[in-house]
Amino acid sequence: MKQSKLLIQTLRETPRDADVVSQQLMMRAGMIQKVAAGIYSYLPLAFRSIRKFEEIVREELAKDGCQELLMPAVLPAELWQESGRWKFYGDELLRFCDRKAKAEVAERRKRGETPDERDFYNFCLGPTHEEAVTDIVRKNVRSYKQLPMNLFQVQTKFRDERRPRFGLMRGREFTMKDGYSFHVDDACADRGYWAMFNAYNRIFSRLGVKFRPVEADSGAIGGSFTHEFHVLAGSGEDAILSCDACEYTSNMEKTEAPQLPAGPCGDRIDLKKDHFCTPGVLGQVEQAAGMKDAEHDGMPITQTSKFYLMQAEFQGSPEASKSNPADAGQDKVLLLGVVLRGDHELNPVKVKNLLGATGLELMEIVEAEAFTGAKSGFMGPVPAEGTRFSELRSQVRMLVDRSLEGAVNLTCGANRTDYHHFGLDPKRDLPGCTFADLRMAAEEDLCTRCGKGRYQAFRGIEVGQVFKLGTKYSKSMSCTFLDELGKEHPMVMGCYGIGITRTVAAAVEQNYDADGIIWPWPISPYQVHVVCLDPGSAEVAGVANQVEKDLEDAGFEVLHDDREGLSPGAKFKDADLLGFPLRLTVGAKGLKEGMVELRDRRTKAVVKLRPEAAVAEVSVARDRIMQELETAGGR
RNA sequence: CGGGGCGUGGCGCAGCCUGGUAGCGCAUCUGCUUUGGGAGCAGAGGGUCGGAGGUUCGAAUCCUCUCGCCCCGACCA
Repeated sequence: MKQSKLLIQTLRETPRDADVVSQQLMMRAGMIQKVAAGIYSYLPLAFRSIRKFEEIVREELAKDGCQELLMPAVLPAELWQESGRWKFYGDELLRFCDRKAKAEVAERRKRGETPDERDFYNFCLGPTHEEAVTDIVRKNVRSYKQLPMNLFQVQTKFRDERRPRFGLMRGREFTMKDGYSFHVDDACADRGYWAMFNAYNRIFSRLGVKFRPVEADSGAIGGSFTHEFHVLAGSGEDAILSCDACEYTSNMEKTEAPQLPAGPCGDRIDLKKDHFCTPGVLGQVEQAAGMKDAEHDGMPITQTSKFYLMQAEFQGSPEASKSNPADAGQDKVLLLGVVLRGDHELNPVKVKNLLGATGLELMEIVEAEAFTGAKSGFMGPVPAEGTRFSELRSQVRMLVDRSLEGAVNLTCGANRTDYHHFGLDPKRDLPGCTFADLRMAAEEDLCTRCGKGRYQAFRGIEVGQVFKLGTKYSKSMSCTFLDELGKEHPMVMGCYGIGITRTVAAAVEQNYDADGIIWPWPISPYQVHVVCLDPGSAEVAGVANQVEKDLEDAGFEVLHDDREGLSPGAKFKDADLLGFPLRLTVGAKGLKEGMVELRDRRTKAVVKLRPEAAVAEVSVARDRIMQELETAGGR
């Protein structure tokens, strides 16, 4: 391919609204262009990378007998109503109505009514396709003999993100491989799950990036399990903790936190109210230092506690509504108090999962101050007399991190501004409280799985997820099969996603330097960049063309920079920016000695060679680069 | 959705406060000279200053509204 004919416009300056490296470099390299917030065109170079990654995905899935199909991007509301997600999926689901529904709205307006058009939305752009695929399978699969079955598609998805950002990594429109499996029972679904888990490991290994499969939070769907696949990159949105001794790797949202004892507290004492006068306190550290009395000149932070007032929201029939059946089905709010050791951080996901809540929010600070009667910094789990907290104490569900189970003599906010209690014994002083793992695990915490290693922290970009769905959709949508006895059962399902465009961006996010992108060989738009420095010279151009042809004949993908009138520096800068793994420079200077130069983009190492040796040398370089990828991939 | 910022040729920006014929760099086109890490000179094309309304003799500039985009936060199978 001649670069002079390629649709590409490199930019010397970074577009102002590009906020992450991958977006900056891909925009500067003329690979992507923004069309609207979170919506991009993939220009020819980027599209080549995307298609290459898709092919890797297809090849690996084919090995597991997965079948590719394509479902519509536009889906009818009825399907989503059937699963119940039409109501539960938020505004990320882009909904709209077709001409029929619009005509209906117009008709009603004519009749003097004032219909809300939103009530007439009857289609959406699919952000995921559980309903659509379940509909297909229930219509076409009846017998256990047809199972298991694994169907997937590579498709443009749309999620109307509140705040699209990070270029291709959190866009609204993106390409995703979404796969769904159907099984006769749990054991079969588990086998399907692990088959996909292994396939994903193969896929990301072939991609040539550093990645980790991590245990993730499976959200509100109980009993299911899930792994996310993360490309490791400093700019990643997710925090990952990985044990340095065993295989345990998990999203920090989920990582089990070891139970750490509170500080050496001595013999149990009574709760001494308003014991410490601690005015003008800022954080926990200052607070601990400021706790002084006759015996203490400050407290160890491990003996302090912190307290959060929260509101948990439930949809449908949560535990909170069980006592009052009249409330079942109604959205419900539960008041929550959470107690942690002073130096620990709250993990809201754990709290949510513990309660089965659909939402969790910190109480507004003003509201909390009115509720407890104390300023921020002095609130605690033991209510002060005469406050609303005191009145409603029995309705506040009290949760205590398990590190404080058995702890005594803790300090806590006194619910009186500028004062702290001393001598808190959660078990004694917080009747009805529940002990559980509620805190965020941290780097260097002892691994809960092997008890030997310590957690190491990484940043990751989530590019894939395997998820055991269970029967959520098959039950709500009656996707059933008949077993050997002719008995009907709902199919057990799994779903498996890979963000194609996000993965390509993540690969860039992990592989670049000050000069530009460094593409991993398997998804580089082209493999070899032949840079002709003197296209005006018939001799030099002739050699460059010959080298291009030789390499292409040998099966390499070549972009030939034959552009005239550019200085060598400009061409080199462009080549570095585009970042193909190998650059082959053909110039008058080198040809005087009969030589061209092969340069490795990543190492910048240069070898001189005769033009006739190009194919051989490029092959050697390719083998070396692929070798390096294999050792770099995975752990 | 809350807080903040920005909308001026394809890209990056100045001009706005203090109203008076829209500018710079990059890119593009032409010519000449250059050619191993973003060349030089000369010339050329390209902008309803996000949109609407208002104030004014006159608005990129002042006022009001609106749309879009970006950042921080919240949210995220």
